[in-house]
Amino acid sequence: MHEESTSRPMSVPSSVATTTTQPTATDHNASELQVSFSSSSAGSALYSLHSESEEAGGGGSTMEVAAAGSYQASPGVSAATVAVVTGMTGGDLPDTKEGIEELCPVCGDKVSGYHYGLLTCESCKGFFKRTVQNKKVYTCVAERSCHIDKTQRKRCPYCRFQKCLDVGMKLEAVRADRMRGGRNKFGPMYKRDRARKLQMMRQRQIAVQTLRGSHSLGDNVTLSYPQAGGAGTSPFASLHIKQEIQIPQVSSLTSSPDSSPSPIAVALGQAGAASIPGASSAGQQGTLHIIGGGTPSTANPTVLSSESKLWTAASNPTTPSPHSLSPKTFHFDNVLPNGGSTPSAPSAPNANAGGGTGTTTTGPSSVKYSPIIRDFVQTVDDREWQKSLFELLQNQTYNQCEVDLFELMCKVLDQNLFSQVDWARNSVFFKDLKVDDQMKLLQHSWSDMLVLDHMHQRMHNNLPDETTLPNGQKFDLLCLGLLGVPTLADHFSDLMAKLQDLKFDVTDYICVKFLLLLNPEVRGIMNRRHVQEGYDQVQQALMDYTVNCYPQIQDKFTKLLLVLPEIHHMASRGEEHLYHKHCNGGAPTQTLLMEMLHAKRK
DNA sequence: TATCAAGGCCAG
DNA sequence: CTGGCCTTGATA
Repeated sequence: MHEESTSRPMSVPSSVATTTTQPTATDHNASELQVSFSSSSAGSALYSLHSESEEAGGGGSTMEVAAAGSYQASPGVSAATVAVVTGMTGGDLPDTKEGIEELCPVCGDKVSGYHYGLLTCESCKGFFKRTVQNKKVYTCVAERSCHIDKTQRKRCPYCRFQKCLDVGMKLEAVRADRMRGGRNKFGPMYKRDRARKLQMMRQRQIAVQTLRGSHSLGDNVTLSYPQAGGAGTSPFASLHIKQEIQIPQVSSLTSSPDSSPSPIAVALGQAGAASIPGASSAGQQGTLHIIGGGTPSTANPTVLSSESKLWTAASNPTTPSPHSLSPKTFHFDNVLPNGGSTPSAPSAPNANAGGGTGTTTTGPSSVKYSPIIRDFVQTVDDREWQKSLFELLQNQTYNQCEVDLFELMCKVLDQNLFSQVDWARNSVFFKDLKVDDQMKLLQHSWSDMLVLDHMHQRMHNNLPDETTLPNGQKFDLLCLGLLGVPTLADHFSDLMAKLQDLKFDVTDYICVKFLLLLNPEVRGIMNRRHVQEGYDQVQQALMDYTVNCYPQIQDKFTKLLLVLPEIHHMASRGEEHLYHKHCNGGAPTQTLLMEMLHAKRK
């Protein structure tokens, strides 16, 4: 394991210096949009975006544009400036330069580029690097809520670092091996972020011009001004969902809300808000913690790594049937930094995580899969799912003594939702649809799919009921499947048992997921025929599969179909619950999750 | 080959 | 310890 390189410990912090451990880093990928930085004498960073991808504009379809105030350009940037800078028609200032003024979300200083996950200034980059590399642990002499700005950032490193994490700087981007140069896995995320910013600038430009009565843009641009009703209703409403669908694709991992702050969050951060909502620092107390400290006894003191095996190790090999919902704990221990063993499910038909009755998870080997089934199964990427869950839980609790578990749950759900969207928009049938149709389908099925996914993780990957977070808190993983409604546990359990009896396998899972997604009954679908075709094909494929592979299970196909409404019922109750929580201010705002909840109620 | 994000260096 | 500037090196 990467026990930290031995190279130069650098100066040992004099004051505070306990040790924390941190994850390793990885490499890969790069961005395509070029951003060249030139710092103007005025003291503000100017980015020139040579946009090579025009898709950001989301061409043509009706857009809902936020009313002023949602995306705040930096103070000092007038609407006129924005209109100019965003570049008229896509192209055309002599150098195709489009400027975006950005401030460091941590301290408000000028940004020098993407660092550890987002645009930050040079000093916060350096500070973050030193902190993580040298495993610093700071303490706050005040209330752990010190204001961090350019002039005061040196005062409280504890709060500064906390803010770094809060705004989304990535621990994993600091390389354990200190290798220089190259690219890392965040490259695509940066690209995506740039595209998103660009898109927002354009939308803002459209808004500005339209508001001024400029008719030069033509097209069917509609402005809508959502009511401010409801706590934290995002003025972006479906815009954000739409963006998720439209923005150039990268891996699902990098699409998590935490990998890339939502446009809303970014905008708020720039507007000078103290911090990003949802990343509460309130209620946290106690002293600093050490990552990995949650598992004091188990084996070696380990370094957290995103390559960790997750729950597979925690499950008892003789685990009873997966649906037994036995209280297990999966720890953030065991680590294999550079690709040691990977988590269970390789996403293929044998994605059976061992353990229990799962042996039949994939159907008999002798059977040939129809091409469509094979393609489906290939879209299952449990490793990504596990990895991002792991990273999110780790990041959210790094250096935190106590976190709000409901809030954390929402964040995890939100992240799952992002990967859901990512998965969907790359999948057959769905990807051929217009964005508006895609949105409708997703809005209708997201919660069902979340529930289904959770069942899949439990059944095929031995996801346990709960886990111990790096800060020692117990996190109830089951609540993810229940969408936060504890009273649904029995229902959930029953459903799991039913599926278990049906020898529900990974192939069944992915087919059912498609059936949930490609629901031709959803109202307002333009291209219903295509959806129906997809649905029918999946249904046919599933039927063939169950008949061929599970002849011994009577009516497996029909019984599977009967499970769908049950899942939907559960999911609806979950939505209700989350919505109410949200309305009462109990859930993080500005999330895709909340947008979805609102979208359905419009 | 140019880019650009990551690590390194070192004056203050 | 901080932060501005420099070096590196995988990628597009």
